[in-house]
Formats: sequence, structure tokens, C-alpha cells
Amino acid sequence: MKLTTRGRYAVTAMLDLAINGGKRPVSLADISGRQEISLSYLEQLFAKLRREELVTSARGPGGGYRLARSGAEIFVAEIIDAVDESVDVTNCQGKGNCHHGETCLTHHLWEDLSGQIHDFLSQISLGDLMEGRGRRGSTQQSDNVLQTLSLR
Amino acid sequence: MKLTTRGRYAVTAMLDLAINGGKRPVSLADISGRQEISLSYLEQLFAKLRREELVTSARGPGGGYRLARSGAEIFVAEIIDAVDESVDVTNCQGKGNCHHGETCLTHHLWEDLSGQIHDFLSQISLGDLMEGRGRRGSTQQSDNVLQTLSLR
DNA sequence: CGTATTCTTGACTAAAATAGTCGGGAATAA
DNA sequence: TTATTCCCGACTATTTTAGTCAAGAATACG
Repeated sequence: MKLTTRGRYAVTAMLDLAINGGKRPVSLADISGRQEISLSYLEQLFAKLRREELVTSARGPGGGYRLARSGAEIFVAEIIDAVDESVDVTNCQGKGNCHHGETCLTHHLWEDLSGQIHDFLSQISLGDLMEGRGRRGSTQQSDNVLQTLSLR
Repeated sequence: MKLTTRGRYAVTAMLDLAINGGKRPVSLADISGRQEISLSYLEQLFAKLRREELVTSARGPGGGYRLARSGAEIFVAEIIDAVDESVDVTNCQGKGNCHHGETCLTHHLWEDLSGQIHDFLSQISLGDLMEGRGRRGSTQQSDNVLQTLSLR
């Protein structure tokens, strides 16, 4: 799991799509203008988002992109995974060539942590971010999580 | 908030310190050997960790680094913040030069999300990662969070 | 039909961040 | 006094990020 500015761009763009996308598809040129992200860079990001079936596209005048599902069904973790392809977490690539088992211990620990972050982001949907500006979850479970976290 | 391999290196190294550090300080050479991170790179990371007062150092033979506090009192977010100095989240740097307020809407949304991740990582301590391999929290509150997240 | 619009693709480039190297210190335990 | 270890700054290679450019395919619309 990686979390960088690219993932942020992607989430921002998808959020723009969720907010501004009604019946009509939204063109990348529009998103580029509103969010001040270069058009060609957006094209690269959306190529990946389309491959992961998070958006659908329509060519020609009046075309653009739409969310492939409702905002409530698209989760932040999916977006980040789609564009920030995750690198190998381990040094030993599961080859188990670690001395005395200690190296792999910490690797497992880190994998767990990174899994926790991933699970957390898997519970926040675009819909959640829209209503209540991300302060509330929409599902029972994410309500619990977000409340417990005492959000700012 | 940024979450990259550098943060992972730092957390791993701190975890090594928590596990292998008893009365004696732990030298970077030891950590370098166990975790297969280059010594000079570790030196750079620990310079930052020391500046943020997460570790203390002792020079000379038998010297090395110790955790500045107990593992239960050092949180993952602190470690990541120390080494992955966070860049500006916004495009408009709070200057409010966004057209129609829409740009800033998504920025706020992203800031909230990034705050949530930060809060989440602020509740996981090195101690948590050691006992139960990161699957359980030590405090009442993080217990709630981690249980709710249905950890793998 | 023709044309403007918009996605689609691939190759290329500039700039920044990451990861690592090197060399010379200063402190200190033994 | 010597080996060990932290400390510090400058330097470099590699990778990633962000952005550019150009050509092409689909399609709505007049």
C-alpha cells in the first residue's frame, strides 16, 4: 500500500466526478479545469481507473467519464490501488531467506499494519466523502469506525 | 500525510529497536544487518527520528540507539511524520483562489480523509505491533477501532 | 457527409523524490 | 590510544512523478 500525491489526485478527480456527474458524463477537460490537474496526466490516471472498472467512458461530443457504480459503492482503497500499483512489501519476497526468522517477523508485522490501513480505506466510500464532508460513514460499520476515531 | 517505503523502513527499524532493545542500546549496524537496510540510509532516517525525540543515542563502543519512550507510547503516525515530512496538501495553499468554491470543497474533503488516516495511525503504537503482531490494540479506544476493522 | 469533440494509446521528457555512497569528523568505552 | 559508534554534509544513481506531444478512433451533431 502506497499513499502519495498521485492517489490524492485520483481520489480528488473521482470525487469531482461524483459531485459533478449527473446524467451527463464529465469530460476530463472539465475536471482538469476545476481541479487544476494537467489533462494528459488525468488521461493516464483514468486509463487505469477504467481498466479497474471504476469508471466507464463515452467518446465523442458530450462524452466523458461516469462512475461505474454509485458513489456509495466505490471505496477510497479501490481508487488508490488502481493508480498507485502497490510494490512488493517484503524484502525476502516470501522466499523465507531471513536469518533466524526475525526478519520475517517484522515483515509480517508491517504487512498486518498495511493491511489495517487498507481495510480502513476500504470502508470509506465516495458517498461518505460527499455527505458530511467525510466526517460520517454511511454504513453501520463505518459509522462505528469513524465515530471511534473522534474526527476533527 | 504520505505513506511510502521510507515510512515503512522507519517503522520497521523502530520495531526492530523495540524488539531487540533491552538495557543495551542497539547499533545501526545491527539493524542494518537484520533488516537489510543500508547503514548510511539508516543514519539519515535516525537523524530525523532523533530530532523528533523518538529515540536517544549513545556514542562509542556499546553505544547505539534506544527508544526515547516505551513502545506503548510511540505511535506509528509519529514515526511516519518524522521521516516523511508531509508536503502541502492543497493546491491553493489556503489562498482561496479557487473558482466558485468548488475546488476548495474537494480539498477540504481530502484534508479530512488524510486527517482520518493520520488519526488512525496515531492509535497504533509500537507496543501494539509487538503484542499480538499488530492484531490487537492496547488501549480501550484502539481496541474498539481495531476490532471494528475486522483485521485479517 | 464533414467536423468538432472526446476518449485512447504510446513514446518521450523534465523535475523531484528516493535510496544509497563516501569521507571526514566527534564522542566515548575499554 | 584505539576501536566503535554516532554525526554530518556533500555527492550520485535510480526510480517515480508529473507533464508533454502526437497520432488515432469513435461518435454526436449540424
